[in-house]
Amino acid sequence: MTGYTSLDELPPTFDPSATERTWYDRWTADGVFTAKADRTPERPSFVVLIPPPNVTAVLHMGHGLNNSVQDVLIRWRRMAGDEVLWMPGTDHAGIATQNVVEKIIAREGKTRFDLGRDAFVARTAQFVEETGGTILQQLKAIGASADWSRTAYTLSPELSRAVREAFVRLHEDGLVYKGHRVIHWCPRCGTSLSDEEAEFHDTTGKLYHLRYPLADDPSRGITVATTRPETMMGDVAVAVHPEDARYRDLVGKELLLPIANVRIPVIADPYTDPEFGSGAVKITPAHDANDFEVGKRHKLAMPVVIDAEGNMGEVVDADGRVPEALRGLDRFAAREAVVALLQAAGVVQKIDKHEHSVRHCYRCDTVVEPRLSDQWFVRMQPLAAKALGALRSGELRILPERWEAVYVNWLEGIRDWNISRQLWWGHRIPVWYCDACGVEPIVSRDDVSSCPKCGGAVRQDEDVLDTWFSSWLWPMSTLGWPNAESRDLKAFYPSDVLVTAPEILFFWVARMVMAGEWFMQKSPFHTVYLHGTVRDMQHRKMSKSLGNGIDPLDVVRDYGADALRWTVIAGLGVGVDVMLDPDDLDKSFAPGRNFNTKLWNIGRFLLSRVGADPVTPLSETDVSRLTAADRWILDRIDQAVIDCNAALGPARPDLAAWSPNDRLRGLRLAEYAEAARRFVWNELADWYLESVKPRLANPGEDRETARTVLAHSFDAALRLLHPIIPFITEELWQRIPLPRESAYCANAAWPAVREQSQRLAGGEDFEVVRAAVGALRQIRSEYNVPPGQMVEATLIVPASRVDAFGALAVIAGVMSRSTMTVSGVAPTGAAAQALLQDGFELVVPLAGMVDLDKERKRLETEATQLHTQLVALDGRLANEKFTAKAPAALVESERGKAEEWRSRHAQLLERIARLGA
RNA sequence: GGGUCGUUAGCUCAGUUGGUUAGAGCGCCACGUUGACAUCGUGGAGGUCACAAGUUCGAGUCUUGUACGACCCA
Repeated sequence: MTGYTSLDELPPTFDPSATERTWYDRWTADGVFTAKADRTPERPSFVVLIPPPNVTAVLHMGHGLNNSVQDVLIRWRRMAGDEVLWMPGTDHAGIATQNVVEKIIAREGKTRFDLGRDAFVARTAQFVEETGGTILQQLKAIGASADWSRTAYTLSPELSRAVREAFVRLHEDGLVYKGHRVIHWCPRCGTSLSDEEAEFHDTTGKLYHLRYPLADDPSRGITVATTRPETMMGDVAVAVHPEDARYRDLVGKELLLPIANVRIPVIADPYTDPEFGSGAVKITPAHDANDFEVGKRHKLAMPVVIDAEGNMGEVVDADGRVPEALRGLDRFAAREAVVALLQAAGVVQKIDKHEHSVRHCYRCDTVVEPRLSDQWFVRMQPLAAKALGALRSGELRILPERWEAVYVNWLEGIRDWNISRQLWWGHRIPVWYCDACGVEPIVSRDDVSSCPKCGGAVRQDEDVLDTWFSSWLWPMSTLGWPNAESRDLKAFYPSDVLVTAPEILFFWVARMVMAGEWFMQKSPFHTVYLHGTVRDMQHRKMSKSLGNGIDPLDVVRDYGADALRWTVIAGLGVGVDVMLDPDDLDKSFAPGRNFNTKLWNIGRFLLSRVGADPVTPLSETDVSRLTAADRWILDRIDQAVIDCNAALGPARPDLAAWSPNDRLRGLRLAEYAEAARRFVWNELADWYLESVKPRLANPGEDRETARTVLAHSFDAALRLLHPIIPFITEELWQRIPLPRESAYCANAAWPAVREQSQRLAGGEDFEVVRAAVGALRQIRSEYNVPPGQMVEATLIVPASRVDAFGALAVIAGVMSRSTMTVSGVAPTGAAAQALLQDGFELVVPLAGMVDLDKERKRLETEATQLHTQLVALDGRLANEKFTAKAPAALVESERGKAEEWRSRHAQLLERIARLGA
């Protein structure tokens, strides 16, 4: 495993396809992802529940992002020592799956009615069996470390039992009831929808102004404004505002409804807005939710004139209202036809362009038809109160915070949830009816075969439940609820972080909180992390219809899963959208690809220099042998771990609720990625690795020390990076010749910061090296010294430290292609010079090359800038209001800063003077 | 129509309870390939923090208004 001794044995570039599959299979075979329910109580669990994708879904970039985030958190906590469970699974997607199968059988020239319910459901189940769950296999390709042994499915017997339990219990609690009202109906899907499933789209329509004449005096009339003239045949009244003087004398009189030729009353109702249109509104109770409320208040008839397919007809209580010629006509065609008839009758006064929002089916985008029907509802107010309580008590937080306001706003204005769907694919409503004795509907956990009252035949409710009625139980049902004795439920409920997109905050997230609070008296998670949306370069959401999507599997094939993951995670501000170019994958995934190549090269070089021989662990190394560079990189490891931890955590609230202090902290994945990247690239590779090259060339104690520190540093870097880029880190980590406490990087311990007592002084001397090298490179660049040319330089150090800096100056020389000597006093004569920190200076004679004027100008510019700042700072310090009101510590540090600047400024002036001499 | 939020470098974004030289990545410019890495290295340019007024010793940060934009709801 560690037999790599020369560069030749590690290929020059990382080949993801050669290794990803191997590591994934080994991790699964060894049960690295499997959660153990028998964890000890002192070992915390960390649970993430996958937002179950549709069972028919295929992976897109939204999934790629969502699951990369989850996997980063899961892998981080696994390494941090929690008992980790990432629960995977799918939902049965009632409408979507039924649509797919209906399309398939349509190709055979059949409808679901030709097959019949049982055969259709069997056919759909078979379809799911054969093709479903593809997406879960695809998730493995991006490295998702979910516990596949627990894979769940909303329509499985176990989860179906949970659905029945929830329905029956809520019915017992008085929260499930059957209602008769206007709901959203999708004529294409043939089912009702919840408020959330009927999305608003801004639409340009027309506002038709129609004059309805008085029945007994056609010379008078009322003009009503409507966007949907075709519904007029279902009109039963015209409403005006009770306060509206214009119409007061007409209230109680009757109008003659054109075309239908029926008499309808003028009524007064405060629902009417006197400012809108003519101030009079036609009332169509069966085809508008607001009109339905008006109709109920005034006890009006409710004729239904549009059928389930969206065609005109005398459907219910509408005899004689719809002319023969219009019957069977689609509602949009009917609109044109009705307007033509009305125009012929001279009823149309004007037609205005009108911008308004129209509800569309979220599954098929068909315009929703409001329709009067019987449906099962969940009374939401008591549940919403619980969900609000969870947020307000701090049991639950939502990141980014701004979504908390949206959550509260929705819950405070909540309306009852229509859970009936007129579909065949889903959980059939557990309600039975006896037609013989007319007993109350029988709501039952178990199937009912005969009427408990009269013993006669019963029939089950034809409808199925909204898919979200099973999804909202996901945090419980996947763990074994309603079985209170379930080991998983005891060990892993509640979960920790829910990672999802804001689009399903209401559909799913808020409802899960309700269910958790209602059935388990506990929020199902303490954190909701809402990430952004994947968009293209024009900031458009990626979608199939726009053809601007990116297939994550293409990315995995071309650049590797790690490149995909790094790109989306490193670019992921909290709640910020991710922009990718579907037309230029090379460019889009360059950050991930470039970083992985760099990491591979760092590893290739570092491992080759460390060699295959076992390395003495740092803990067994005599610290007195550690050089300033060693001490420095060990300090940098600590800082990197601190930064990563601060960006990621805390993993959970300290107590039952979030403290105001912690509430907004953590889950800053881009910051975590950047902290880890900076460490391995800008510190370990750019500085430590460069500085250590000479030490590795000569066998001996110092070489061993350098090997130890190199191996230790790289080990820490790989562990920090592993949650983001699991494959390449595993591949490299396996080759580090250190003793191992775990079989994989995937389950190695997350790096710990050293105790204060273990920290070593001396690392800061290496900062002088960095500053000297930087200054020399700058001078080189400024004087256009050819990169290859050696230069002479003197590092001026405090007199007492001349000896201590001998070796460091050599290193600095190697890193800057210079011959760097150390001196306690500044040499005289023409030279480029730079003031470093704390009295250190760099002097570069550059024989014959130094342009004194240029050098003077450089120093003068620096002195002037410093002077300007110093004057401002002195002004502030001289301001009594500042010194009196600002915190003492601040004033103190400002004074210190002023002194520092003053002495630096004096030094600069001195150097300038020396140049002039 | 109601609500929430945003506007900081060419792009995408950080910026803690106000503390004074506003950061990162990518991109851009110059130079550099016998060097682990050109998917790279070194150096550099680039910001009136949307606009206006106010509070304060001090404002990217707080208040009010304006403009533009996004999202949620009706």
